[in-house]
Amino acid sequence: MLNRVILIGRLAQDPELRYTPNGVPVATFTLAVGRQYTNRQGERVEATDFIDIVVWQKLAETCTNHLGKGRLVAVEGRLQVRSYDDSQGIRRKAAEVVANDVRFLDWPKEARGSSTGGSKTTEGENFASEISFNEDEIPF
Amino acid sequence: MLNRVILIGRLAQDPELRYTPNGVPVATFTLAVGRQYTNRQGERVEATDFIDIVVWQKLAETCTNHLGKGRLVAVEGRLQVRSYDDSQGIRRKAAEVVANDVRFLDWPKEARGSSTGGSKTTEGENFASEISFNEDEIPF
Amino acid sequence: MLNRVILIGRLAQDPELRYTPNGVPVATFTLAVGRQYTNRQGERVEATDFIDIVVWQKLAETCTNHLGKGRLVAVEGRLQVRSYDDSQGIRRKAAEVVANDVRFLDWPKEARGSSTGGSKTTEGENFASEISFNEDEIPF
Amino acid sequence: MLNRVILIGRLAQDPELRYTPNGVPVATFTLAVGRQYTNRQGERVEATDFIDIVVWQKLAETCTNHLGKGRLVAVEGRLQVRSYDDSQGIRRKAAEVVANDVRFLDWPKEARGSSTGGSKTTEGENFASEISFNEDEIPF
DNA sequence: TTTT
DNA sequence: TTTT
Repeated sequence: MLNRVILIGRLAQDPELRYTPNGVPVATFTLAVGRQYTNRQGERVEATDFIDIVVWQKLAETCTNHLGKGRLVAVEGRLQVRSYDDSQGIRRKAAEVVANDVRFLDWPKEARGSSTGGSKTTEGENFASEISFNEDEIPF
Repeated sequence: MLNRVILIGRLAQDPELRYTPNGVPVATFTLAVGRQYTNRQGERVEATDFIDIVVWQKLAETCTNHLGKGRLVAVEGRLQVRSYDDSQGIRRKAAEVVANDVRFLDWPKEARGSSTGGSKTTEGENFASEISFNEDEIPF
Repeated sequence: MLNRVILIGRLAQDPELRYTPNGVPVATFTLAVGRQYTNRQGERVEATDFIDIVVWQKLAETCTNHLGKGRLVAVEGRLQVRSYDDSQGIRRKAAEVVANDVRFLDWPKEARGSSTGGSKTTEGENFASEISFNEDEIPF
Repeated sequence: MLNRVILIGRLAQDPELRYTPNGVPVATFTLAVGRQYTNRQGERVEATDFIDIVVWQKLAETCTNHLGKGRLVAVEGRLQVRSYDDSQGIRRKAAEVVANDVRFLDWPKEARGSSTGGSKTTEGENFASEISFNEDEIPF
């Protein structure tokens, strides 16, 4: 009856934009969310959770146009767990955050004084490659 | 740098309690979280997300002792995505919410006027059966 | 850039519905949110925070029609701090949660087996009595 | 029974550190949280909410030592509404977020290429000046 | 009283 | 001013 996720992290790669058969834009990217904890031996450990994000409609296009790998964002959305069959026909479970809001928390690499930056070329496929999106996931 | 999940839903089955090799208690259960939306045809649709929850230490024991299938709770925690190999050796991704807080929002079935209720017998195994828990997941 | 509040508590009184000069419905009520802590002497203490809630438009009417004193709800919204002059001309600061979502977590008193219940008569005025609402507070 | 606030914004002034009679450190600062909305005339409007933050113990010292006016942070905590008598003996209501976590989201001004920066001199008093803090507010 |  |  309530399903709310708030994440702050950096894009692990550029957003990937596609369209449903009905022409609805969907963007996907993975967010790297850092975490620190103290382990059994009392040592300070850094870990990173990689969390898949799905963004729909106008926000999908805004994210694709203005965000890239490494950018810091706050994502607000809903956790969704899904079952699907992968390309080998194996049943898999996937979990993503369906975002209804993405806030940009830093400036693009260019503006931060980087040299090359923002190539917008995605190497490899992100988590969305084997999934057929359901428009009923749209969070509004 | 921030990873926060808040869920309200009902337990899909009784919590299952186990212990790590070091004797740390871990409870697991699946939460059924309802959701309504309007589909493309303008119809009101009810859907349910089933989200796996992991609870550690004293709270694990409290949940196991006081909660059962059908109970309404609010869960606060962190979203965690993990890779593991299942019993057929297939690499799988799992996602759970590691709870640091669980609030009981209704009264046990008995107190609500049910007849049998609260047998505490779990039929089958829940999502935790193939997973070896890492104590570093403990959220504090 | 992000302002998110999630509360679970019970209505301290029935919602009060009014309308802006433009005819936009606004409902207000106070939420009693329990909290436990251990004080300096190691004793377990119960405290309650009373938090003012503002609800706009259709949700305002839904809340007024279906909620009453004592009902358990989850409120999601935005924290808003406002300055205003009270009836004695003293400048005061007020804080409310402007809700964009209210979930009903229990059943009305009648359905719970109460005898009298749900009179819907509000004794006294709630916090909204001295405030002129600004439609720009509407959270969408 | 649940009281959770998550804010992202910039410090409106340097944190102010004080100590309770028992020597417990408390830091206070005001957070400027931006917000955009579209008004009745269809114009895009920028508004800022100024929200008071209270931080206790070790985190109070960390914030005071490492944060200053203008810094971007994520604050997680609990909304607290309090009554107190101001210096003229007028009963006032105050609302703050008692933070249990503060994440630093940008780098100090110096590291961002500013010239003077970080003077750490607070002009005027912040909201805490008339309040006597209650150690029972400590969020754990 | 206010931040970018 | 307050809810269970």
